Amino acid sequence: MKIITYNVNGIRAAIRKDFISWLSATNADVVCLQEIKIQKKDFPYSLFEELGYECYIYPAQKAGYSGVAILSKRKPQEVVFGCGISRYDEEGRILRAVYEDVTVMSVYMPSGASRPERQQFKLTFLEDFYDYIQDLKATVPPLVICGDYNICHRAIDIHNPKANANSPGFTPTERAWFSNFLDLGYVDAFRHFNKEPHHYTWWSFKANARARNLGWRIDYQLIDSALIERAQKCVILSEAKHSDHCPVLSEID
DNA sequence: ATGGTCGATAGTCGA
Repeated sequence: MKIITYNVNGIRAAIRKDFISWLSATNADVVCLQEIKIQKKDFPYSLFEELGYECYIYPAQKAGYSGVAILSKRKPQEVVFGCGISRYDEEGRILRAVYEDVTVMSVYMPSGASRPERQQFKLTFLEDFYDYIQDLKATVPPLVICGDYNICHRAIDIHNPKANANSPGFTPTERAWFSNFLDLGYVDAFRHFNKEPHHYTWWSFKANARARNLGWRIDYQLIDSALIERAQKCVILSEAKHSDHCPVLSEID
């Protein structure tokens, strides 16, 4: 099973950049999207259904903001929208598809970069998400937690660790949270296969950052350690340029 | 150099 996670920064903008033909060529079975920035009534279901995908959409209440989706060629046993905590669910951040042998989650974690109140919101989200996954883990098939975590875990995951030592997304608190979260029993799939630096999934639009590869690795597939031996690969698809993020692809037998 | 660039929207806001 091929799984892709991709923060598309507006699904309509991505489609204008030939996202559909790119997606078709990937042959992905399950696609987790973040920042779809579209309401259900405007979602172009038929473009994806023609490729064989069922579309599960969980928009934010506020138009043009946030929102996650899962596209699936495999019929899930169940799809669960949100986590039950309204301050997160109204922002369209958490969605999961449950299959016989695996649960695939699409998560868009808050960014704290815009202002201090949002960083505090993010830190609270992280604590709540930890508890949520700890509880969920006991009740569903092993999870692949895909999404935009808005956190660089280690110095190797960011182009300039010293200058960003206290930047939202790379604070010691967030990095420690990430380590603790993995200790629940998850493996950073990309890092499992690739120990090399300079692999990022997001670049600022400013200062020609992408062309210079001045990026951050903030998009992940965290795979339950009980599943990791079934993982065949996990790669960053940095050639895909429909967004300020790029996709991450894993393949699980 | 105290900026810069996007997307969705119609407010500027959020990233």
